[in-house]
Amino acid sequence: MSSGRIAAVATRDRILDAAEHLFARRGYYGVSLRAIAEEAGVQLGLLPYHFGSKEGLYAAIFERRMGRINAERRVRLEAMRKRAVGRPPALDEILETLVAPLVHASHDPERGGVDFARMVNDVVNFGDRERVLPLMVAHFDGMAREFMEAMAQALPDRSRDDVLWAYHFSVGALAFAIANRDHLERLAGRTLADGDADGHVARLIAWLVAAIRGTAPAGVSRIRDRVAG
Amino acid sequence: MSSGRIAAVATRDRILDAAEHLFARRGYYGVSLRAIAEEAGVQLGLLPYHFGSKEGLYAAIFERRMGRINAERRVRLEAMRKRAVGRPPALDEILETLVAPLVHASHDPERGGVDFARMVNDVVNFGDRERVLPLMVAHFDGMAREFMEAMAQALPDRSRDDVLWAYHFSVGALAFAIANRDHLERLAGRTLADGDADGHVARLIAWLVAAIRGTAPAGVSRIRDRVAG
DNA sequence: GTCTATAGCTTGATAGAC
DNA sequence: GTCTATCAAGCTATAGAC
Repeated sequence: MSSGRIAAVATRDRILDAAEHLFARRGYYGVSLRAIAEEAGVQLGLLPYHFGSKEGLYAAIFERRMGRINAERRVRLEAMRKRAVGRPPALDEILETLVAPLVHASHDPERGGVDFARMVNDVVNFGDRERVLPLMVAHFDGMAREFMEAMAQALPDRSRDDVLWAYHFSVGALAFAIANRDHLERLAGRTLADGDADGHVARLIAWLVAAIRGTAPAGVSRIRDRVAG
Repeated sequence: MSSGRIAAVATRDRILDAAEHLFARRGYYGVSLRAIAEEAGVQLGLLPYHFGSKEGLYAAIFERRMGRINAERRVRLEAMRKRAVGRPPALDEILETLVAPLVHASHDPERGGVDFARMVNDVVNFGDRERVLPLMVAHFDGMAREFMEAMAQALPDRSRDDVLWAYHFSVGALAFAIANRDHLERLAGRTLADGDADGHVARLIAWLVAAIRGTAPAGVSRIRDRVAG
C-alpha cells in the first residue's frame, strides 16, 4: 500500500465528509459540486474523477455508512433469535434492533452524526422517487422485510396491514427523531439537556411500543399485552 | 371586476398548481421556473412578474393553503373550549383538531392533496433552515403554541418537556402520514384499500393517543388515563 | 397581463498538463 | 491522483414590445 493510496483514501473521505455535511442542509439539488469541492479543500475536477457523477457521490455517502448500521442490525437480530427459541421475539427488542444502531450513529460524528441522519430522513421521506428509489432498494428494503417478519411474529393477533403500518410508522418516527433533534430545541426556545444516545433510544422505543400495543384492535390482546410489556 | 382580472387569477392559480405539483416531487432546488412555466402552459417571464421571485412563489403556495387549514383549527379549538368548561380538554379532541384539517386537505385535490402535503412535510423536516424558517414562523409557530398549551392542560401530570416532545412527535407523525401514503403501498407491494380521510384521521389519532398516554412517567396517572381514555 | 428576447451567472462534466 | 481551463447547458431575473 503506497502512501499515494493512503492519501487518496483520505481525500476521498474528506470529500464524502464535506458532501454529507452540505447535502444534509440543503438537499441534493441545493448543493453544487463546486460548493462541496470548496468545503473539502479540493479542486472541482476531483469529484467526478472519484465518484463518477454527482449521483455517484450521493450514493457513495450511503454506502460508507449504511453497511455498518445494517450489519449491526443483523447481528442483533441473530442474537435475538438465539435468545428466544420456541417463543416469539419481544416487540421492544425488535424495535431496539431497528432503532439503536441508527440513533447511535446519529449521535456519533465519526459515523455521520446529525448530517447523515438528515440524509436518511430525506431518503425515507422520498419526495424525489426516481432519484432515491435505488438507494431505498439497496439499503432499506432488505432490512424492512426482516423486521416486518419479526414484528408479525411478535404481534400474532394483528393483520398483515397492521404490521405494515406499524413498521412504516416506526421508520418514520425513527427518521424524524434522529434528523430533527435540534428542531425540538427551536420549538422549546432553549437548549434541552437530553444529550445521550441511550436516552433517545429508550424514549423512542417507549413511544413506539406504546403506540403499537395501544392500537390493538381486539380487547383481549390489549390486556395480555399490558401484562407482558 | 373585469374579465382580465378573472383571467389573471386563473393564470396565477394555474402557476401555483403546477409549482405545487413539481415542488412536491423534487423539492425547491430540484425544480426550475422554466419547468413550472411549461407545466402551467405559461411563459417563463410571468412567474417573477406575479410572485416576485422563486422564493416568493414557494411562499405563495403556503399562503394559499395554510390560511384555511389554520382557520379551521382555530374554529375547532374554540368549539372545544366551549364544550369543556371547568374541565381540561380531552387529549383525543386536541389531536383531532391538530390533525383532521390537514389530513382532509391531503385527501382533497382541491386543497392541494398529496402535493401540498409533501410540501408541508418538507417544511416540517426543515433541512434547509434559512430558507424555510420564515414559513415555519408564519404558518406553524402560532398554532404550535396554542396546541401545546391545550395539551399541557390535558396532561397535567406531565412536565413541560414531555408536552413539548409529545407535540413535536405528533406533528412529525402527521407530516409523515400525509406525505407518504403511497410509500406504504410500495412497501406492501400492492394497492391498499384504505382510501378515506376519516379513516386516516382515526388511525393517526389512535396511534398518537396510545403513544402519548402509554409513555406516562408515573404509574398512577397511567391507570387513570386508561380509565378515562 | 402576457409574451419574446436576453443578460449575467452557475451548473455538471471533461480534456489535458503535471 | 490532483490541478487548471473550458465547454455546453441550465439557471433566475429583467427589459421592452404588444
